[in-house]
Amino acid sequence: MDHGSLIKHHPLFERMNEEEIMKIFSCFSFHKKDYAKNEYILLEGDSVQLIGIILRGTVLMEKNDFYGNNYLFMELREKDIFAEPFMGLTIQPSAVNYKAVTNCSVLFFHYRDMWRPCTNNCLCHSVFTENLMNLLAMKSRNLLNKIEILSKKSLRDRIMTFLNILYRENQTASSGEGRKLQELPPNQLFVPYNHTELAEYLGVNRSALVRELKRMRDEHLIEQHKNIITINQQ
Amino acid sequence: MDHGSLIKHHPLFERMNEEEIMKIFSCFSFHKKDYAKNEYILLEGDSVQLIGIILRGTVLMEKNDFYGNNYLFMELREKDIFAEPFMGLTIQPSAVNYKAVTNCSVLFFHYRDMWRPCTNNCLCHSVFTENLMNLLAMKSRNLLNKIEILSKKSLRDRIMTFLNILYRENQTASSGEGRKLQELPPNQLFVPYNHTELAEYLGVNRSALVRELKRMRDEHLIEQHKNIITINQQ
DNA sequence: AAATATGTGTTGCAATGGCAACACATTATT
DNA sequence: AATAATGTGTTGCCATTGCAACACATATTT
Repeated sequence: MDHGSLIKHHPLFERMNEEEIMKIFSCFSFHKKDYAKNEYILLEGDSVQLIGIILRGTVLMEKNDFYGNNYLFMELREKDIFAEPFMGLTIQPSAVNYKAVTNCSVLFFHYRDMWRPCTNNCLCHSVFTENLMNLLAMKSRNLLNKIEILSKKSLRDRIMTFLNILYRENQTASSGEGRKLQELPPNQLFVPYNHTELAEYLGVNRSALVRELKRMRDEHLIEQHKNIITINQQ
Repeated sequence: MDHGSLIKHHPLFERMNEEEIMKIFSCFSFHKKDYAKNEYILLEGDSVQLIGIILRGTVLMEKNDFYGNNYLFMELREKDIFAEPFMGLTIQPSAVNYKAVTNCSVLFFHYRDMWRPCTNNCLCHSVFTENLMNLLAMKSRNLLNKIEILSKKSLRDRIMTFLNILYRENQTASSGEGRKLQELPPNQLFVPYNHTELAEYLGVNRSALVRELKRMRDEHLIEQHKNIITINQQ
């Protein structure tokens, strides 16, 4: 709700105090925009000059082919940035759509402003750049995770890889600064998708996914309770 | 062969003259290392502090699962950078292996040095940073391409998407500064893989790929001559 | 509260594509 | 030149999984 504090705690402004954030805001022409549910923020082919930061809501990175099939590439939530793969020296057309699936508030800034000599002479500029680069690296890791999943040929392997990645993320998250989230035993994983969404993310047929999950339950590999999957080690 | 000129023309040193490149070299502790064919440069789990620039040879980004299956994520060639998804504030273990598939020369630098205040007071520092970020964006786009391919359920769709991406890349490449490469008519695509490699990249079985390519030839969708695939529009 | 939309679980059917196995061609290595 | 290694093209088999269709449950909107 409170965008001010969300910005303050956004990874993009990490290791910057309020004063420095203010400075950065005067260096860059940030502007906020709201989007209604199901509105498109950016369409495939659009030229990209702005980087977006999600203050509120959920944005999908997706793409349609000419048969009308829809492919979900990534789900972006509060604090995520987007459109950054298409920035660069030459203005790149976006290869994907960004679509608001809930009502959204987005903060934009001009990528070009990053490289303009800073008139404010603020030292924090390089901290900001470093933060952005760290976010880019994180986004790349997320894309790699998706590739790892999609590389698996069998549905079960995809599920197991997905769970494995969830596990890995929980480990590093809880080792870092005290990220809340309901703390669960390490073999219990909170799945932030419903079945329909998960099937889409894993790139498989929904009914086939449900069928396979049932098989895995029958073989006592996993247990399912609502959004929590427990892995039974043997 | 001549590493000096390769460095000079590397996208990482774009818009920098020789003098500036020299300055950068004294800011950063670059060092060169050679690898033999089939040697591993970085293993899954290794902590990453260096970014690598390939001066010569080909490096695979790949991963093994515990059944011994091998998954090819990306092929990196001369001028590509690697290991950059795992850099950041917290030192990240690599999620993949980087393997030299030919004899390779690699130039490394410490990611941390990027953010140390520049003692040389060189203005080109920010140009260097910008160049690196552009490369990161490009790598992200490549990962997105791979995801787009792997998202397709049918083998034919994967092939068509792959060809489509090749087409797209040829378009933007030839519109830019005069990149040589043998100029081909737009519906003729040079495929930089053999069938075995292509199958691996598309995440499909090799014999199934060959079978499908044959079907597509029989239906006059495409023609194949060595590494050139011609798309027959109808 | 009614009506509509969205998600879940299940099943039969069909076909795509993985796998294994082979002969043959081409390329590297000695 | 001989040998080994790697890549190509082909085929039969059949498990996996996509698809369609359905009943039912749960959320959301009016």
